[in-house]
Amino acid sequence: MHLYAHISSLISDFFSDELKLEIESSKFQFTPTKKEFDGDYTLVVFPLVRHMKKKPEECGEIIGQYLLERSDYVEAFNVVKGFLNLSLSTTFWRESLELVSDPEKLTYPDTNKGKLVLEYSSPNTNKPLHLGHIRNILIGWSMYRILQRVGYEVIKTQIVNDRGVAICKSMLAWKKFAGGETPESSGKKGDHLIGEYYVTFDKALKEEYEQWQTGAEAEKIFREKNDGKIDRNAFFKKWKNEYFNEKSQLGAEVRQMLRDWEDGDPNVIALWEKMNAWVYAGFDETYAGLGVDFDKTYFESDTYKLGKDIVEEGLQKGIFYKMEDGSIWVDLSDSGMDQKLLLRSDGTSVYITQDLGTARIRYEDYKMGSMVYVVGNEQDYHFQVLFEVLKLLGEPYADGLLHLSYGMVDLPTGKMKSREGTVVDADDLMAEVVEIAAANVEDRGAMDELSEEERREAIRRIGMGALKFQLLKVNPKKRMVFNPEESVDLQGHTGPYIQNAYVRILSVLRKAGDFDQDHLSTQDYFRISGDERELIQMLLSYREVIERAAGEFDPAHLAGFSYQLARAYHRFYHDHQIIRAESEAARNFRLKLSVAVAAALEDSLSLLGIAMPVRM
RNA sequence: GGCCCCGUAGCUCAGCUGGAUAGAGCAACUGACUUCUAAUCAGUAGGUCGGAGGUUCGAAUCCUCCCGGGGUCACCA
Repeated sequence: MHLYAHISSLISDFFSDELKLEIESSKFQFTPTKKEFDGDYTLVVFPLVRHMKKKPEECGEIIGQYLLERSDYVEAFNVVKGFLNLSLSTTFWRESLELVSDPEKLTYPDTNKGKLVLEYSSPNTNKPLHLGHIRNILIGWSMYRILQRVGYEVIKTQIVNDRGVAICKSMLAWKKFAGGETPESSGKKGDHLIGEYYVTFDKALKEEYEQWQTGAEAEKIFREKNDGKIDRNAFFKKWKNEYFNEKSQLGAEVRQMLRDWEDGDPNVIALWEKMNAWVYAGFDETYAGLGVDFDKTYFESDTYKLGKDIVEEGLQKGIFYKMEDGSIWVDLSDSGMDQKLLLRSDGTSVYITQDLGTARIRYEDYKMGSMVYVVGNEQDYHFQVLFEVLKLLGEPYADGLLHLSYGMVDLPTGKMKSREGTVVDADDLMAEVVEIAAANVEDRGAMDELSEEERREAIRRIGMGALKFQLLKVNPKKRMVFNPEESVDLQGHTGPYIQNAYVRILSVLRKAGDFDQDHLSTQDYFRISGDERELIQMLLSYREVIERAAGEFDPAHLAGFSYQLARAYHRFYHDHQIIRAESEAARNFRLKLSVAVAAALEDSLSLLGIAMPVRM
């Protein structure tokens, strides 16, 4: 920021002129002055005390005096303990307002940080998207906007897990129990329909298992394998996987279907294609509702085979090793990790195999320098392993890999559990927030001048703004509690609160009549208030906020910024007349300031993927 | 059990690259709409920053240990 640079360079001059010392400018710490003290910006002098060999208070006085004499911006100063509080001149505030009024200054010059592949959705095709996916997708979308802003060429991708046991379960259940039900025949969304049959399968399996437990074979296994520490129920709960793999009729059918699929059986492939197509149509609808899209979709059914080739290649190079049973492993104990299976003994691929394939295909497609995966923190270890293996393989992008790991979303009642039916469905949730927004709009009448369509769009933006802000205001790394009731709150620390500040500004500008933003004279305005200075300070800090959000991969910084800016504006708006200001110069100053605030609010929310309503 | 993450007001979260008396929102209570949109503003109340040591002029922030919660260590994804 230019003020910090300006003051820093003066302080550097002070040290070299007066004390013949070269001090790194990173030693100069500035912060906006706390409300309870006089001043606008504060220099922390403690780190400099050592070099000056004087008491903190004296150092502050000396530097303050030096700055007062040399800078047109510094108008007064005071020292409290080791803090030098600087009060800045009207010249500074006026010039700063000009600076932040320049829309160019909100965006970045053409810096080019190269290509970055961003994977921010990785759905399974056996069930619809839920609240957890929404957090994933919103974080990813926001990071796309932010990374793009700071100069990356971002390629937005998703990886669709369209193969494997899970989808076969849905397929088998549909074949057995659906009676030919389709999205068209039932009016159900495709992904929801498939999800229902996934549940159907689970129920059928459970019944089969319970039935089997009453038989003689079950009794024998229980007696032989139980170590006597747990009761019968607990034993069979633990044994469920073995049952599915070794004894279950349904399990056998699913595995047969999986083999048929791998062998390319036309009937199975046709069913698979049909059902996946339903799911994709459903996903597309959900994505559209969230306002996100992808440059490229990868399917694991396309990439898993290449993964096998890569494992073979690593084996040839001697990076991996083969066990007697034919399975292939990598030893990562040098990096503090374990042995890790890369290919099963029967030659089929595991989860990580296809990730290897996907990574390389992406490089062939885009030659990116870096790749970011937005995936939940339950997979932290998986990505450590994946990245280490890619490094061992010498992949050219291996040093540019990042797992943007986000925490799980809990409900006030605890974890979401599909078995207990507590999973919050993405489509339901979106519909609900928009509905609540609509109900609130009806009480207000602020949208009377809008057409039916404009009104619907504004309501959608308010509802989705509430939902998105609620999820993005929390640091991605942290596990969070999501209260569905609070997500539709429109007051307080929410998206609509920020939208409201913006809409108020639009309203003021409408009523102000025509004016030329670039030629508003503010020269005669001298009594710039604390509220106004605070707003300008915030606007000056905006770029740092964006850079921090990009550097830390944390959109919550932008959420915090936009909220604080909106709050400061609401206060300013309440305490100051704009259109009927005390003077022409004051009116001009405040109009200009309002325009700049509106631009920053809109821009910061847009980096979160939230759009502004025109009225509310 | 090994490794990783988390613990701040009744609830949800900021603050964590060390800096002044730890901040917001919700919930509770009080006040402000004939004046640019009250989805707003102002105020009251609410804290052993999980605990104990240590480093420092200064610790919610850094280090060690302990307690509590979660995740992960599959020929699952």
